[in-house]
Amino acid sequence: MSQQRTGHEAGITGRVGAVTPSAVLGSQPDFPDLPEATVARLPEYLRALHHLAETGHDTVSSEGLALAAGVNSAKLRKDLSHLGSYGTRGVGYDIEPLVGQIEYILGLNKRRAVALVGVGNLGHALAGYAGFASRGFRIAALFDADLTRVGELINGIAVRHIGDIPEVVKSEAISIAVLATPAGAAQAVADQLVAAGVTSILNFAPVVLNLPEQVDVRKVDLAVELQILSFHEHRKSARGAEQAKALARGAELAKTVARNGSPVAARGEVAA
Amino acid sequence: MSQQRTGHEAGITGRVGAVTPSAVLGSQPDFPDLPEATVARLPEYLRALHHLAETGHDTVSSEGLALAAGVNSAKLRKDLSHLGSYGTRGVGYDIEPLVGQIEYILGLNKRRAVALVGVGNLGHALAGYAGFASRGFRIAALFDADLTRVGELINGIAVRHIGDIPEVVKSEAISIAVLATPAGAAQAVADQLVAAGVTSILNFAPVVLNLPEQVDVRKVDLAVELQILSFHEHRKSARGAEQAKALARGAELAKTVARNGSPVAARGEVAA
DNA sequence: CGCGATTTGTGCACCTGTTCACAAGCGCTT
DNA sequence: AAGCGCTTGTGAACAGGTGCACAAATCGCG
Ligand SMILES: NC(=O)c1ccc[n+]([C@@H]2O[C@H](COP(=O)([O-])OP(=O)(O)OC[C@H]3O[C@@H](n4cnc5c(N)ncnc54)[C@H](O)[C@@H]3O)[C@@H](O)[C@H]2O)c1
Ligand SMILES: NC(=O)c1ccc[n+]([C@@H]2O[C@H](COP(=O)([O-])OP(=O)(O)OC[C@H]3O[C@@H](n4cnc5c(N)ncnc54)[C@H](O)[C@@H]3O)[C@@H](O)[C@H]2O)c1
Repeated sequence: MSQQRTGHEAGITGRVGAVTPSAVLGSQPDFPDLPEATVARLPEYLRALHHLAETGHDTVSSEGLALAAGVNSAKLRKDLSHLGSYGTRGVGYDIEPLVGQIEYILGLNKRRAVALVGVGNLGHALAGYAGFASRGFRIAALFDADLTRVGELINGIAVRHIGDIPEVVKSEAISIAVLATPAGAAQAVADQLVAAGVTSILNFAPVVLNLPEQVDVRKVDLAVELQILSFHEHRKSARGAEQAKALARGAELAKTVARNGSPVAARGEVAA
Repeated sequence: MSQQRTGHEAGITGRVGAVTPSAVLGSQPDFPDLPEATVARLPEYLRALHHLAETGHDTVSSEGLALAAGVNSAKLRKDLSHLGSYGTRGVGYDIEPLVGQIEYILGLNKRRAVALVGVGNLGHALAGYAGFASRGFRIAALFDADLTRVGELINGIAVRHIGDIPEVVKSEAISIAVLATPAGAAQAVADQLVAAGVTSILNFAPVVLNLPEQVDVRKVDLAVELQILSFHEHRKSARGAEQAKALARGAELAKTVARNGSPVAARGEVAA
């Protein structure tokens, strides 16, 4: 249970990017072939590294970084080994160059412009989110279909009408968009975004978007997350109910922790 | 690219719950041993099924449901086969009983009570989110540390002080909490929640929570999602630069579409 | 009542990702 | 300069998940 589940990649197949140029340009490290699972963890490593740097460290062991990032150290070492060698045996990793390398790999050298479409309940919160800016992104445009909202200033940036998407996406060189419209509008809006040149979409609407192959879509669905938790709750309570019958002693605790030794579905019960 | 990435399970190991009782009691289906990857997809199937039911279908083929859920049909069939047999060869799946079974498995029989802690920018939006209620959950309590916020009514429910957590969690039998406090407060709040009896947490704060083994934690981090997209953007542009040199023609488009077999397909519609 | 069309359920081969465990490498100390 | 303790980097075994391809089952129709 406790290896933290950060939502990612149920099982995306294949490595990312088949055709590596393999030409080393300038002093920039090459663009390696990263396993998708590794890519999904790099942002977490990056966050942990920034935190460590801020708290005065300039070196960290795989064990320490793994702890901070919520993974085990073997996995972390293997992940980092894909980026090239930034560690020193007997010592650990130099934080600064490692941060630089991860940021480079993630394409965060340059602050990326992001468009946010649908400035409602959720969109409003996202538009005001500071972590956006502090982690490599710049909200370059806000869009909504509701004319009464157009013109409104949020965090210093004006809401524009979705009709302006093509123009603004081009002028601001936006390639990533965040979609926070109602589900019913999401597909149409996504189509407009893609037509305007957007190639990556973070979708908060609970629908599966149907888009061209080359467009990257990630989906965040709060209800899905809760339902997964609910499943485990259901399981836990089933397990708990049985154990209550079988034993009142704590001797079994070890087994419970040991994982997997779980039986019987007690139907009715739900909460602990 | 186009198999939609719903955020989940980088690589959680092990099946969920090993020893299945195999005793079938009453008419209720058994509690099967589900692969974690399957669990993570069930909510998406459920959403798609509800949508289908609402649009008048009462049967759907694996192909149709797979399309609506953004997976391929073989995977879908295998997933559903874990739940028992709810399909008829030559016909498809009966939507109604299948919905019932998935809801049962996910523990959504009974509407689960959820607590939300941190009623700020994001928390406010979440508290007002309708999809919460419509997908099996009930916001049973809102908490904040800020006394000026305590007492405020959001969506008909009053914000309470975090000091009330133990009392309310017990009285409302809350086992799931959503954490939307600043990162700095998250660990402390999580500890309080767990002490009060919460056993599942959905964490929006960008920190790794350190909690007892038996507590389930899922994390949603907007910046992480964007950074993953950024990686792919970086990739695409690197590749694009290379391809631009190699070809300027669109002959490649065919290849792009050919991938995955699914030729663009009808937009909104799902089954024939 | 049997036949063909259709679609499920699954065995199997493949592949990605995880974990173990240890040799290689580094720096410090003596 | 050699020894020692520590930590990385990685080969190899393992686990889990995916997708193909097909046999089994069901339906509708003639
Ligand atoms: N609020 C949440 O906490 C939350 C959580 C998870 C998911 N979601 C999802 O995010 C989406 C937005 O939720 P919300 O609560 O902010 O809804 P909302 O109704 O408050 O906001 C939707 C906004 O989108 C705008 N809009 C509608 N059609 C549009 C179009 N065609 N083009 C551009 N903008 C358009 C509306 O004017 C409105 O401002 C929904 O799909 C919802 O399911 C919301
Ligand atoms: N706003 C977003 O779109 C967004 C997106 C992703 C992640 N997040 C994360 O979600 C969290 C909340 O973001 P926000 O923008 O709503 O911040 P916010 O500052 O607007 O809200 C935080 C709320 O938590 C309350 N709080 C502070 N300490 C508390 C404590 N000890 N116990 C209970 N409540 C406490 C504050 O009073 C405030 O109401 C942050 O960790 C942020 O990084 C926010």
